[in-house]
Amino acid sequence: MLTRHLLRNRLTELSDDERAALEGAVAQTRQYAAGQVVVRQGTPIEVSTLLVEGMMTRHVDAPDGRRHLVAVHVPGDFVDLHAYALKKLDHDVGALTDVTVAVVPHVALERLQAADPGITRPLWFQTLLDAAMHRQWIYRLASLNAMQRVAHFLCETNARLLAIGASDGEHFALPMTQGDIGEVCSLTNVHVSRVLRELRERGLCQVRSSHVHITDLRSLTQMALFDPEYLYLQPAMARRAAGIDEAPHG
Amino acid sequence: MLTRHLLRNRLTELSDDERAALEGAVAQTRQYAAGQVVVRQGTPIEVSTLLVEGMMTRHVDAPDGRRHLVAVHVPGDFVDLHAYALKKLDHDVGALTDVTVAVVPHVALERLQAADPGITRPLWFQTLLDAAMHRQWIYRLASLNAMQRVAHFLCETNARLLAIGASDGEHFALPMTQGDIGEVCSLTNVHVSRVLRELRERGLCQVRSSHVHITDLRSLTQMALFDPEYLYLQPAMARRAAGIDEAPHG
DNA sequence: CGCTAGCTTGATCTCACTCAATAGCAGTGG
DNA sequence: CCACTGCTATTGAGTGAGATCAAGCTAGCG
Repeated sequence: MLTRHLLRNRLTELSDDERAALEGAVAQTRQYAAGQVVVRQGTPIEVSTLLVEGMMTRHVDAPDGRRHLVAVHVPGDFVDLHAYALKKLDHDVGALTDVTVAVVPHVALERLQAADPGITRPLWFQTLLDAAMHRQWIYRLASLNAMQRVAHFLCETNARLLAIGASDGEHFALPMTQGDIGEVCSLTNVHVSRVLRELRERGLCQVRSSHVHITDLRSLTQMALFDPEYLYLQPAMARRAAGIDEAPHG
Repeated sequence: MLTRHLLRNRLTELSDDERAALEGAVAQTRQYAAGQVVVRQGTPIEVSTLLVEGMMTRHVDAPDGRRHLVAVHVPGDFVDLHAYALKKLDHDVGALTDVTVAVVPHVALERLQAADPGITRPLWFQTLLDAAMHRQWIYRLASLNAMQRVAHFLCETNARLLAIGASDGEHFALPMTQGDIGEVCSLTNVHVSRVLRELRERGLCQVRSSHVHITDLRSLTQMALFDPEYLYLQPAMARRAAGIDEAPHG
């Protein structure tokens, strides 16, 4: 089911009916290769993209040729749902890995809304989650040092993957180069390398060739001043994401 | 009219009927003194706040006691409309100056939506504008140096005030201390002071005691790499905001 | 095998921070 | 009226986190 990861384990979830309805709004699935730009900034768009498999990015192209990531997306994210209301985007959307996406035409969303106005709320919620993550990225850049930033990003990614079952709370795949991580945290690849070594030496986590192993989630969370509140996860999931309740009972 | 500045001069606007309907959803107006915290992070909320007069902030309280602004709001902004869908906020909302706000209960918004589903779109749009500004704040912190950041913020504020008629394109009131500007741009008050001197000496703009005078908008815009696209302004307004068309004809 | 992309490590540099001192100005109270 | 307090702005000197530059290393791949 293409929408199986959408709004999973969040405070606002989709009912089975809503999920089915949304599924029916999918026009087609599509594949993109790693590195491809899927939506170019400023282009008028009439469809939105639900990420089914792989990872995608949203990034601003700076005039000096450098780019900067403003969001990283995991399966279940409605990557450019905001285009439904905005009609064009203020940034690019790209494939970080080879990806599978579901294409949802805006006219289909309109029909859906007309048929069931209640569907609007969870979709709106989804775009607001994005905004909440943006705010946390601002905080990360403004208030944390290099090691905290990287740690915070790893905690966030772990939490989001946890919610869709793509992390067990300690291990997850992260198909990003150190340069990519640098574009998220506004650091050079050189410095990311040093930071990752330090994190390894401190016994907090190991990041190697597209795979992350968090060895001490509790400490990593504290060091990064990470609080998953802004992800609006269900309480049990939020506790696991913060390393408070790693082995949930019941 | 309390909602007169809401979505003014944007690509998505409110119809007269919608504006009137929204006006009817206002339960009361309220005043807050400068410095007051209006909404505390995490508190369940059942109303949203439309800023009528003055300026407000949204900021994250860091554990070390420092705070960091993630948004500055001007009249016409629906400051915490996102609480309508999120139900609680991941940040604080505060009054930067003495402010007048209109309080809109969420139940009134629900009634409004039920009566006229079309109202949803512009409201959603408004929250997406916020997200677009967040993205630009990320870009600003990540890619610009101190002087560019301050200049970019001044350009943005000028553009937003222009849209509601609170700037003539060159002069506007900015009731922020240099420390406040520092919290926006992630700089110390000391460095903001130096940057403002430099901007003055370069003949780009003068910031003094709560008043900004932009003396060379075109150059300031270029220096800051500011592009108002992300504000989704109507074309004529966007040109003025970028200093391309300062004296509109016709 | 050689090529390229990614990672690592070292040396040096720089932008903005920190610390510190001074001045201006508003409000408050004697 | 002046003294005192607190907030804001300004300027200088020294410091440091992360950037930049440069060189070598590793691994996957045609």
